[in-house]
Amino acid sequence: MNPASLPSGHPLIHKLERLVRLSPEERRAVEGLLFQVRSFEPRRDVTHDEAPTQCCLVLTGWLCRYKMVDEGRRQIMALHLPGEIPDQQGLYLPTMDYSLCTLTMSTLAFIPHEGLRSVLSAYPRLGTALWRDVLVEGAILRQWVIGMGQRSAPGRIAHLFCELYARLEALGLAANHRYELPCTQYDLGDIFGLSTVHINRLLQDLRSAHLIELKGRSLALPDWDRLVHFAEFDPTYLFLSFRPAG
Amino acid sequence: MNPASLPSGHPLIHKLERLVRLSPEERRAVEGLLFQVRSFEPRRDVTHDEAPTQCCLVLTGWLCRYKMVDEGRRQIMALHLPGEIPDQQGLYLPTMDYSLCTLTMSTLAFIPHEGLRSVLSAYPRLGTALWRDVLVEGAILRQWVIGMGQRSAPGRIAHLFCELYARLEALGLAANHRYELPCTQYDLGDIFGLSTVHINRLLQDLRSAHLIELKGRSLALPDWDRLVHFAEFDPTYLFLSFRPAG
DNA sequence: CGCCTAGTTGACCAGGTTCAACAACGGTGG
DNA sequence: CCACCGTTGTTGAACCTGGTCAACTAGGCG
Repeated sequence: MNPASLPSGHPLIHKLERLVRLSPEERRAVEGLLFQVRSFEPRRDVTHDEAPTQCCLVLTGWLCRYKMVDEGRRQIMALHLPGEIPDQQGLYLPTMDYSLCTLTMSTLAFIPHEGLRSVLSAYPRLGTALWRDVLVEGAILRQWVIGMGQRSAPGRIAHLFCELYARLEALGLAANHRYELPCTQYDLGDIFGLSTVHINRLLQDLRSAHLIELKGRSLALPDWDRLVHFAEFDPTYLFLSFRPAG
Repeated sequence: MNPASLPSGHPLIHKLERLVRLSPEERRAVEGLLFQVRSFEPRRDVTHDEAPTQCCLVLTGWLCRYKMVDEGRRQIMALHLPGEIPDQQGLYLPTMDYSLCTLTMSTLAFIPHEGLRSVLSAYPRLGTALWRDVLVEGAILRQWVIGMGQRSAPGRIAHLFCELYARLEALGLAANHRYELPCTQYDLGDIFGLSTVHINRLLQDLRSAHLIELKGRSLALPDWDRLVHFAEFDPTYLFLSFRPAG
């Protein structure tokens, strides 16, 4: 998708409107924020200075947050979909302790910290909205930990597939229990801390149990209820239906 | 420790003062917040309603945040030390997706959401300070994920022991590379997703490598540098030395 | 003393890794 | 159009980490 086809207005408005009802004054303040839209090829690092000076808002595409350890080992800690701000941490902490990488072609809006910080402190309700985002991200991360600690490997994969479907559906980016999964088996290995060989065999098991259909990048979940049950997936932690009053 | 021996004034003041410089006005607002101090025996659940109406601030003792899965399996997702607010999520999300349990005798201050929310929206700087806490907690959780995904089991344990020492030392609760670790081997198993049998053998390995001395509840780290190197521990993610200007 | 909890040990088994080879696919250049 | 190449996915076999079960030990406490 190219930037020209994106909705007009400040991209942050669209995000915030899903979280709170904006007053005209708040809206004007956000509209006044600088931003710059840039496109990225798949599998490109979204480079950061040591001390970042802007936030990035995902407009289209998937990003992953990862950290390299030792030589060559990579742990992916989050998958970021449109509407998320993967580096929000930089607004209030001095350094980033991880890297960002695109999985697909992506368009990102970069918003300088300075302006954003002053709007957020002038309109605390907006800060609250973004705060909620960070809390949900934490909840997703905790599920990740629960999966790594307690779930069987196939259960973990199934759980992630459920989670991603729920998040995409809430964004209007997936329907009918199918979506494009831009991860390679290597990526999945780096998400779960498993080898690609094992991922491959696990996917085959899930396929032959008719819990998933995965061909190339296209994933279908033909028996959603059974998959949800198998994964013990309970979407409460995603707080998708939450719309605050006011 | 009994509540009478705690420092006087509103307990939240002490926490915030470590994070930001409070104006007299801000200080007065926080002093005006209601709170109630309660003591808990070790290994007691700090019960929550489905929809919590207050936050809990740890004054003394250790808490853990956990979630039960299946029958009997427990995953611990965080250890909380004095000064932390384990259920801050409840301030801005409608339900808690985990439970809290004391590890030691603890004293907790409960602060009603309503008052806290209004103080935070009137003084956004205070909200920013607490926000930063949530971000650090997220960074700790990400390290947890990195450990589970990429580190060897002994490396994971060593990393946790380093992290806890760094956090305790920053609070003035540990020195000389030793501290009281209130976790049983069962607890450690539930932290790392390993069986107690395996934890036991790993601790023995660490002991015989002279990386740790652990007897009863008392843990010493006799060769800190070697342990740090072994664990690949880099405390940056804890943001311990960060003191904002103003 | 007896009981309970926490820690320790051994034997066996399952899940996951590693290494190595190969297959399928898409893109590129001749 | 085909040959070539790199990336991704697939398979087999040997090996190792960590789980399970079961028994036993060491302390703490009434």
